[in-house]
Amino acid sequence: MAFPQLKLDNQLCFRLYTAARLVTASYTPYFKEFGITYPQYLVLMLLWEQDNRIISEITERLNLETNTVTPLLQRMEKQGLIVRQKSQADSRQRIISLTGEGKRLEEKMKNVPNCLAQKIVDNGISVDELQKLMPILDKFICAITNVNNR
Amino acid sequence: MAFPQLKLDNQLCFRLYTAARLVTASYTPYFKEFGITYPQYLVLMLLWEQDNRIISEITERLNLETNTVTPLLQRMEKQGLIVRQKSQADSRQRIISLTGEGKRLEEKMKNVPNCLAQKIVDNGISVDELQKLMPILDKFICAITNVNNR
DNA sequence: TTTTTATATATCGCACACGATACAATAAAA
DNA sequence: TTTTATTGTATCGTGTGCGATATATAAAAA
Repeated sequence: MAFPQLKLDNQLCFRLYTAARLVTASYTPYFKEFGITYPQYLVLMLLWEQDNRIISEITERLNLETNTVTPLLQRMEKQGLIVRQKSQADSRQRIISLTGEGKRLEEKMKNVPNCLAQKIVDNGISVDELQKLMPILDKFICAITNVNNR
Repeated sequence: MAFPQLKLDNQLCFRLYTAARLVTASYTPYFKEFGITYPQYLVLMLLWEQDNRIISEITERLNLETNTVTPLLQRMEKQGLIVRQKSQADSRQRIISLTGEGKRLEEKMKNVPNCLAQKIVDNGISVDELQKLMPILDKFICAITNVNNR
């Protein structure tokens, strides 16, 4: 092997790419019942935390651009999960609000994260190791964000 | 907050999703020079490791389905990075091989991973912490794979 | 040998991601 | 107050990911 740093197995990035795809896939069967996707679930979580947000709050919290979020919200509105109203104060802004249906999903989905976490632990990784992952990933995300912004 | 497990900040999955997107984004400026994308880079790495592979080897190593990989390879062929030839032995199979152009990229890109790693470390995460991430992610991927396959 | 089953890859449709650009409304400057 | 710059969101084009299905070839069974 000429350049070991070009070997797939040596790369952290490939692990992140794979882990992210697989964990999203493991959520999918739970979402299917409610007809939503993983990014839509992220938006719902934000709105359950606090309703009636403007789009820029959502893009910032999710680290996504408007060219991803706007169509995502349009689909969610069409599905009856949210409404997108122009702001009175500043008509450039859109206020995103949960519908009754969107609100009801919170109660229905409350067990999904713990249920999935339990399954993962049952398949050979300890809670301790999962806990360790979180702060390192936070630091990693922070460092990468700095790299990307200069 | 009714259900803390539904809070974005408490979720490992969201961190993985974000970390994967951001690290791919940090690769992009390097790729732009060569006109490739991150998944295309993954395929190239596999072929630099060993050339003339059948598609199923690629889908297995990348944990992707043929409905992702086939169009990816078709685009790469159109760009002149690889060729897709039918196998003599079993004409269902396609042999994927690097072109001269595809081969030359290895030498040109050999410094990219280390260069990026250095930048990340310079922005506030230690090599030690990066090292710790790899084996835990391996275990995580293994566990999630088991979850998804039953 | 004909039929059935399995394997390897391809196609289709839809939902993201994201670079690039457009547009409308507000804020700031002249 | 008119002009200019900024902000918030939307649109467009391309490349993934992935569920579902199709197709062609090979292997196994009848």
